[in-house]
Amino acid sequence: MTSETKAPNHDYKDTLFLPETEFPMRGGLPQREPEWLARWEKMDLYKRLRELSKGRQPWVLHDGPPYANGHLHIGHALNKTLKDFVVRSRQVLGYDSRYVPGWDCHGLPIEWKIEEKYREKKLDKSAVPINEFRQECRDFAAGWIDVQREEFKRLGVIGDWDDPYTTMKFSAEATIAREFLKFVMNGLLYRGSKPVMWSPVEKTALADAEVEYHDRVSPTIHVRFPVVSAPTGALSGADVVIWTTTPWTIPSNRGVSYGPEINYGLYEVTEAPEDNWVKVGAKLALADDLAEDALTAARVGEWRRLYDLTPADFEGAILGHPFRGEPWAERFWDYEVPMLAGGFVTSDAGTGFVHNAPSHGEEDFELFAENKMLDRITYNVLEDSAFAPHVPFFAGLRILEPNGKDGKANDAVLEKLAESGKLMARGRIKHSYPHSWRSKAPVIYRNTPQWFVAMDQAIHDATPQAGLTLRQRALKTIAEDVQWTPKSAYNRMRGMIETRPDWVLSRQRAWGVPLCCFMRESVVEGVVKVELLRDEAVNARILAAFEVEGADAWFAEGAAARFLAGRPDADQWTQVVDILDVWFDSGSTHAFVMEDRPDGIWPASLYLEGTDQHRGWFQSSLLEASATRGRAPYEGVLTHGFTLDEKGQKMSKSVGNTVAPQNVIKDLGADILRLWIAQTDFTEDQRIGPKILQGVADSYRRLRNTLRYMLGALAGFDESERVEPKDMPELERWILHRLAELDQVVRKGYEAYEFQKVFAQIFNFCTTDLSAVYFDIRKDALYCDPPSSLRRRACRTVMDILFHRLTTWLSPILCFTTEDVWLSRYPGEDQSVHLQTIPETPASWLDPELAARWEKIREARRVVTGALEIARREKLIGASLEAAPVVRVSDPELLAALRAVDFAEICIASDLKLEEGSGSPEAFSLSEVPGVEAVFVKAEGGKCARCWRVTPEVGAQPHHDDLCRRCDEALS
RNA sequence: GGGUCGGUAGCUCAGGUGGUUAGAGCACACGCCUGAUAAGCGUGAGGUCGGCGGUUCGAGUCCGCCCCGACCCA
Repeated sequence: MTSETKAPNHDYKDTLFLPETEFPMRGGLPQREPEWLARWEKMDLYKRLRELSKGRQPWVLHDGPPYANGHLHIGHALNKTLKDFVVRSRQVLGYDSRYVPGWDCHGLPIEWKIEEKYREKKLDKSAVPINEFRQECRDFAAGWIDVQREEFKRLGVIGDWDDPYTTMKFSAEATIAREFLKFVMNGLLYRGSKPVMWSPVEKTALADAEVEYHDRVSPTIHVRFPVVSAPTGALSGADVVIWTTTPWTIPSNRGVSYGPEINYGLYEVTEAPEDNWVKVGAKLALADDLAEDALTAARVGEWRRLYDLTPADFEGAILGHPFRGEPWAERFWDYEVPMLAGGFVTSDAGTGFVHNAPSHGEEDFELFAENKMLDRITYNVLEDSAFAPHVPFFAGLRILEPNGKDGKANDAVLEKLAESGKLMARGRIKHSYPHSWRSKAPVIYRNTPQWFVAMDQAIHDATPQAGLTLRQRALKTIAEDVQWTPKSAYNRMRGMIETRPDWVLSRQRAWGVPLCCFMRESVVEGVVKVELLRDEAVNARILAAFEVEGADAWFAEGAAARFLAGRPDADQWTQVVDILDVWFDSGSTHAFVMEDRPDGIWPASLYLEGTDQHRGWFQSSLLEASATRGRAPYEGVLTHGFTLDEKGQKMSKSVGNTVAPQNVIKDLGADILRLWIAQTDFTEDQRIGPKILQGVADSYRRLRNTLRYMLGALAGFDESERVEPKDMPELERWILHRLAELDQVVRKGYEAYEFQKVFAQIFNFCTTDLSAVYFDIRKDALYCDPPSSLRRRACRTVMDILFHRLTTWLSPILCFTTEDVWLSRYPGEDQSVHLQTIPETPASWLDPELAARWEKIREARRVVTGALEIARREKLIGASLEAAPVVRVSDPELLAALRAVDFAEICIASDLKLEEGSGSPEAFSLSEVPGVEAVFVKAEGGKCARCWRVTPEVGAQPHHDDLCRRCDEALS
């Protein structure tokens, strides 16, 4: 092809080594990702990795189980993808990084779905044998596990999807039961009671998630509690006034609380209507901020404030119940009503005093628990909200009727309060009030007997933390044994552990693992004592049965007799039929996944969940393991924030600002979703929306094109071309230096879960160093140099090195695209980028001295670029190859550095003159680059038809009169 | 209402222990190239650092209050 033509304007395009690649500019991710998934499935990538990694240091992220109902939302996608980043990055770093996904299967939401089905068919749940019902729940969960498994896999998440863990597997149920029995044996489990949200209409307890708030009009009453005895005497002859919106709780009153920070005074009524409920001369204790409101509401005309009341006046004071001594009251309310300091009391509304019914309010209950007065709990209200038969006068009256309307209880209480002269005022208030989201009827707080785990009782066992209470153990281990990311996660957890109450384990439900123990009640000196059966033989029989039959065994006919077999006192023991809190299930996953499975390690390397799990899984796992094993079941905890919409508001279906991961995958591809996660600071709340995703897709394309160019430049690369770094031009050695630098950033970043930093650094390197500088400069050599050229061979060697670094660095994040890139170069059924680890990077590539010099060279280049830009503006040139500028440099060191390299090539100019000096008024300079100036000069000579450089060489070559010398030789 | 965390260019983010004109990438505008081409290169514009007050010679960086948002709790 060299001889035939010397004609001008000959097209030499065919003689160039242009980039050659099948790798498309656009990813077509939504269509192509499923193909790669099928490929990984076919080659059984996860198992291959396990075999490949045998003997490496194990590193195990323990999966927090999502709940097996409904399709995935963006929160699931964020969580599982972050886990995948962690798992994959540990793998490319050289660990044996295993991942067993799991599901949480028991619990109320599933149970409800099944109940709903029954209601539609007009079936009664209680008419169905419990194990039939449980089977339906089991089937329901299994169905959703299959759906979610496919959705998780579609995100690109790698793991042992063929053998995940579930909390409903028989072996898991057996282990959960085994863990529970440890609490029976170590004495932490006890029976108490606690107020819960209760719907009288449905006769069931409700979880927070099952409650919705609506406005409701409630009666309000001001009630006087006469002082019986007081330590300081300041309250003698006075009444303490309370205010409440639930008159029906007055018969269950057991205390009155005051706020230690609130200012109180004693007020005397000096003028009031003749027929008023409060008479002249009454002395009333009230918060100063609220006294006027309360007295006005009580139609008091005039009053005077006698003196201050302080906490010292209240502490230890005893009041009388408003019904105390009433003739109809049968002495039922003749007990002492203590005054208690309550941190929750405010002076915002009411009187500054709160009446406490520990059976009917959480705060009241906690207050009584703190004061060790839980033996004063009342059981005055029945399931249907009627007063129990033992309550004088009110027995049988209901708070709510079965149709959800108000019952007679409130009015009856008002009437009796008025009769006893203790009612001071009444009114109405419209306020937000909890309702059942099913029946829409109001709910009440009602205490029911429950099983608890004691937080503050010493545990005497064989663990390293023997003798400490559960609370002490948990606080110790989170401080000493666990690495928290971000750091604030520790503070949050500590605060919660310090203040949390005892753990309520029991639920009156059907779908779950039972509290598989036996109890008996006895009355000792009038007090009911509850005793738990502690019999290892019985426990062993229970666990053996669960292992084979699942927890259904507990509910099978004759279960009690079966498990108690051989005990002569078998008939004295009652089988507990409550269901364990599902948090206990998930709190035990470390036992049946990390401990029982051969692919687990204990403690797990990492737990990774949203910040809401401080209250949830992080905590339940911590408490369970601390109580049974004396430490947290994890070495590290990583938390992420929540996903909000583009404006930073929370997503909700009703607002219509949700982003479904399925749609992102369908429209843009899973790698775009993954990239969004990699670009955001996941430790805080993140934002997502169409605009943000578009931005992510844009940066993806930029990166993809850089990778594509690299592939094109590597077409036909042969090992024989390879050049040793010491033989490379400085430009190549500078790239190697940058790679070695980045390698450290990537490795440290992945170790520290800093995906955002890792990706940002790689991305900036690709756009700023590669695309804008290195590739742009080396185009000429790649396209035009002969294959034998050292410059070209060095470039291709660096491209190969880049290929292996960039693909493995990015593979944990862009798991699909990096596979695309890898296979484009290394096709073959057994090939996968995910079988690779990050190649070792020789420390000798680091050359800080050279890097510093190139920092200066690039600054000088910016001055030249600036000068050319002005020439371009003035239409003197278009392409930079039309220029041959003069560059003056005052610093001799820099001048030497520029002379040591091909500075014209670096500036993509056809020629360039370097001179010492500066200060020419006509020259172009930049204030931030002192001592360097450039003068634009148009390149002399003709334009080489092949490489487009402008040089006098053109026209003077032996073979082609339209080529420069280099090109002439290349074609000869 | 309480606890925790956060609010830096249109977007995603950098800005150790307070110190010169607050940075990057993307997006945007304009120009160039047309042998990475639904690409590539260059230049440019764009910010009351949530608001107010304070400490200081000097605050995005420290303190207080407020506003907005999120999670957990009530």
